[in-house]
Amino acid sequence: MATSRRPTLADVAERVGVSAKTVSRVLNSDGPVSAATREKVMAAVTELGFRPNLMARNMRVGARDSTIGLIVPQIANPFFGSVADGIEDAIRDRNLTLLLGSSDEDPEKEQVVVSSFLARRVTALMIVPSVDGDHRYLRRERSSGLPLIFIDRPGSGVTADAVVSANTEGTHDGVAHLIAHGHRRIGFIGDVPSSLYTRKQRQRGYRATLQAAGIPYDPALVADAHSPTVAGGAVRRLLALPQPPTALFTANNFASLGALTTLSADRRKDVALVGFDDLPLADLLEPGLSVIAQDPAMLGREAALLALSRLDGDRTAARTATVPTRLIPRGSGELPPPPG
Amino acid sequence: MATSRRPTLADVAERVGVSAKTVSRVLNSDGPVSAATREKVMAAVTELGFRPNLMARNMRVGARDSTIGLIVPQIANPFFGSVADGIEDAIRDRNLTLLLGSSDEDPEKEQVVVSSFLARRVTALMIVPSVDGDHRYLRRERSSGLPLIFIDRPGSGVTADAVVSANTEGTHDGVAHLIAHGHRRIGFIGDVPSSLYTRKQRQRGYRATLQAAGIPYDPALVADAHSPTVAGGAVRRLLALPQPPTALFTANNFASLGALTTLSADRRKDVALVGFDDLPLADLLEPGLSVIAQDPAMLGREAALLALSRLDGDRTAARTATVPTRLIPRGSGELPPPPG
DNA sequence: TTGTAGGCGTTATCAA
DNA sequence: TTGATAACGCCTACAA
Repeated sequence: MATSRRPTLADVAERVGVSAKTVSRVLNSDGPVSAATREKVMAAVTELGFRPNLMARNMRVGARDSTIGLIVPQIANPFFGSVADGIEDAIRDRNLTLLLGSSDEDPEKEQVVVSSFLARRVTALMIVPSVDGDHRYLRRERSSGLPLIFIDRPGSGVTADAVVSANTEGTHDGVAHLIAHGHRRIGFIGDVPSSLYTRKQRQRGYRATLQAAGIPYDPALVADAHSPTVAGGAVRRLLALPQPPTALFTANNFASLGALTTLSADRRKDVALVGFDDLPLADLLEPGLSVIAQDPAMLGREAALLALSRLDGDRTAARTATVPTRLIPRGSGELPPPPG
Repeated sequence: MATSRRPTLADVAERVGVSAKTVSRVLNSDGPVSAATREKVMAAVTELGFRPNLMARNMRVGARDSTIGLIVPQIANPFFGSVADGIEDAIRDRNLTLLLGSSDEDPEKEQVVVSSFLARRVTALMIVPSVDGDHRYLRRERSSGLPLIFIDRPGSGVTADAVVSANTEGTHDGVAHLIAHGHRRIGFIGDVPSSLYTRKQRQRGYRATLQAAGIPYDPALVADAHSPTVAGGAVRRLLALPQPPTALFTANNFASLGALTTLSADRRKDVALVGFDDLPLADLLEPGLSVIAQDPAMLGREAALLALSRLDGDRTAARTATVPTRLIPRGSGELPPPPG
């Protein structure tokens, strides 16, 4: 397997008997080239299997690599996968490529990946920030003009664009839905740590909705969970209260999963449940899981559009785009409270 | 927001009063540098916020970009997301970055993405091939030494490494499991087109297992489906046969979903079901869905290891690595056939 | 319609 | 221990 050097523009030029610049012109449909020359060049390109070197091109042309760097906590998570899909879809036409890294929710890992992306001179940087991260180190990049966009949660310590779900409004919709079905004691199981942006936004929606309905806010009905197991425990604890909730709002996927598992194991088919974020198979359960569905692909698309507009010269102040959520009733959120 | 030019090696050098090469030496711990010089250089680097330009470095040094290109049908699919996670995890230590593109199962889109990756001079290329794709166009790359690894399904028209799941063995395990629980009429719902690699491998396992158990192969029990809806229809058709199956083996996720939905809608809790590939929430159903679970992260990891060994000079013949599957009984696969 | 000179930011080579 | 020069592959600017 002879590892022959890849042909360059000069190789093609030599073969045809023209200058490198002429070959370049043909390939980029740049200046004028005679039909005959063009044809000969194209033939040589095919024959040699020449492919222009994008690294060299980018270096000369833009000083930026034609990539968008995206950092997510975990690629395997379909939510972030959809975000990536949305981005890729929106940047493809612009001949931009997606560079993907994962942080594992660890701010240090995140910074390492960011560094490697910056070293590559990505055209724009998109980050789903890790919990408790500090993004002050990105200030310099921001001020040097790099489009920086936070997704799902805003970054901290640096002013930048952001695209987030309608957390507060979505939670409002879910909780109001439960209230409309007669519930007045509604448990809330949220993210850990409770300082997390999405947690705060959603809990805010929960609280405001109760208040608007004239229902007192009871801290005893609020629990934390960062895993299905812990959420399951929280569900049991809430349901064992002297005045237990008749409905639950699980503010994230893991909490929903935990609640489902526990309610199913304990044969509690009387507790109403609405979850934030949709789950596959959620409609096959009995009852189906009512959810506030997010639109992760749209998050990605909006982020990409924001980035592209920045690249196109939009120098207006940093802004936050909000992507709407959608209530999907499937049964669990429409259960009535027990007659008692 | 003044868009100041990024500092270069020369800028740092000028500030310190040394040559660019000296700065380069410090940063790469290359040749000898006096402690005093090193210190001054590092200070200037920090002060200016200098970050070496990887594009320029790669161009000078290797003529290859330090990236691994991965092309999958759809990033949002958690299966492929896990593959990507496995790869990223394995290449991170080697200072390689993941370049991710999606093909949408369209061979032409796939080729476009591949081209753009080749233009970037990726260090290695990994592809989950689209249906009916033809990879002859990659022969030249292969012979020029580019590590090329197909994942989940082998490529066609080019000899290359591959990493696949134990499709035949896994299906054997699932079908044998149903037989062990007393079933003799077992339906099979497979991928479309039926020429698909995974489809063929799995159907092979199905057929061989029946044969080994002395059960005649009945083509009437075999159906195709590429979506949950179609799969659902197939389920109804099979169950309406004069001699309907008492158990089903759904050879992929979509088929499993469709079967679940339809069985649930038709209140058919008497039909045993084993699916190939795990589903989230599968254990919350009643009964839980028994599956042959794949290990996508391991697929990615193996692919990465294969690529790295090629990069390290492994010039042995192309090989195919097989990643084992695992039977997870959860109830649906253990239902007995009706007494009749 | 085509070619030449120079440079993007880095490192290899050789000399000082 | 350090520096000057050339080169990686391509494109911009200008000239022919």
